[in-house]
Amino acid sequence: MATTKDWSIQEVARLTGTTSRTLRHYDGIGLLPPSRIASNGYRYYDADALVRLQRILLLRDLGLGLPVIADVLGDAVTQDPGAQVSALRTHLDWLHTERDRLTRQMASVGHTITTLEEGGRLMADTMFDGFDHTQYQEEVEERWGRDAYARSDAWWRGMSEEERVAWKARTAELAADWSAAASDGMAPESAEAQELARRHVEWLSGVPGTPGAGAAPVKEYILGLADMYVADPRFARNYGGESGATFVRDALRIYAAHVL
Amino acid sequence: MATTKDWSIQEVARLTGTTSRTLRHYDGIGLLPPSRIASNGYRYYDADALVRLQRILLLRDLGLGLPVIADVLGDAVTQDPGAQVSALRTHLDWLHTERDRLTRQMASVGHTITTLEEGGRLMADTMFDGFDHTQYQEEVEERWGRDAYARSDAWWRGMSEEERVAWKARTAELAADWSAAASDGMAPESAEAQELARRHVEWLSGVPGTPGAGAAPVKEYILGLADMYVADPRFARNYGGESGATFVRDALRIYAAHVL
DNA sequence: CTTGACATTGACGTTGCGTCAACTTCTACC
DNA sequence: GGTAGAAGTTGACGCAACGTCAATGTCAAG
Repeated sequence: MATTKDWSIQEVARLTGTTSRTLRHYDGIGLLPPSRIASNGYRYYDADALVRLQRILLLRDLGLGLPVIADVLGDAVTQDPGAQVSALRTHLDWLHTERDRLTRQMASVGHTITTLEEGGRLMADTMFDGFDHTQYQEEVEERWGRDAYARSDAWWRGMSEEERVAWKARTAELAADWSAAASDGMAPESAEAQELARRHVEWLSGVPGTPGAGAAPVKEYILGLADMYVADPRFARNYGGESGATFVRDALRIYAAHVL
Repeated sequence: MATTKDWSIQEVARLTGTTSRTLRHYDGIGLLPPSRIASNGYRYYDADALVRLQRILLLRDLGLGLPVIADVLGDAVTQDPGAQVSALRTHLDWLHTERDRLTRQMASVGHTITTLEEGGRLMADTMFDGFDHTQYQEEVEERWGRDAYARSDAWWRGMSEEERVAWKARTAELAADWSAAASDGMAPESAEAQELARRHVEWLSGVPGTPGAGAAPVKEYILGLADMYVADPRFARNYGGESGATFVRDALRIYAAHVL
């Protein structure tokens, strides 16, 4: 007597706005088995299956993963309402962190865009360089005057290809030595670290546009850079991440205090 | 004379905070080929490669995909700064829409949580149902009094399993007919659509707790529901998505105006 | 010469299906 | 009853960006 009508896979797909492939997938992973399988292998779904499908689609729209959905929906018998709420709470937390991450990324992208635009064509091949100190154009200009950047850029452009390769290699070598020292657990006040700091200052002095270029760079300049190494991931990555950059900063601070 | 020093894959990995697997992957997809491959097949990277890697990692941190990065970074020769900016702008737009999506999802999840909590245990097996009108507990209670929900819930719980299956099937059948009619492009004022509207009202009258249950449901109740079908995706899905729900709403409006 | 650290190339797993491909079955018309 | 066309079936690959074995070859050091 009960009108146990059921529907073919395509009908269900149209009804719920999904596709037959999705339904077969849900069957494949055991999330939603059809209520009946005809002798020819065709899948048919009854009202109960439709109910379950509605729940699945709702949770999916909320952003939950299929394994989680299978978990909270249970084996069609384990209906625990508390589990649903706690799962949704966990999911809400995850959404929060994800959105925060996107927000931070948007800020970074926006900042990078303005930097690229302000620097314009000049920055084109030095930005992102990771080796050329002109990376920090903004900060340098703010503190040391606008022409400092232009001078260093001219210096870079005046070099031959061979000179540039050599300079890059020297720069990378210095960074590599810093990274190695940091990951070795070396102390910032140790003789080796201080020798690295000396090389670092020497390296900086080789860049025109650097305050005090040719002679000893200005103390405040060094300290400012040291802080930037830690604060800006673009630099930090050069020295083995934030921990490495912190090591560099500490070593440079000690060196500056004693020598400069 | 040029100190063309280079580094092994592991050294580069430690230097830049990635893994050797990543570097091999970048080689595999042609994004960052090593500058030198020894006779034994070992990969070595020079300063230029490190520069390129820095750029890659920076863009990756900004959330760009590897194909996009390969595109804007070019074939190590095609250095177009304008392409970088426009790519970043496109990416920024994408980040915007993504964040908006997450925000909306968070609102939905939050709403669902409070609904589940308020309904508590009672809602457990009717919520998400997609067929039981007690879905719209909140709205129903607001407009028609708190006991309306309790009455319909009691009615549901009083049914035998067999009765429930039959009820669900009948409900699903109605929804299926609506969906089919909508996707057939039927006119809301057509006789067939109006017959569906009649069945719909009849179906609603079978639920105790419905205003005017047993007799003809109240006109405003029907119109309110019709609007909800369109506004709330949980209902819309039952009638073949938003377009289907709109069809249902229009047909019900016409029916209510003429008959009720 | 052996050991241990580090290198190599496959190849599978992840998320949620889309998208062929090859084949069978149902429905309808003549 | 035959046949076309719609609709069903089961594989299996593809995507993004690597992580993670697995099996094996090399290099530096004792």
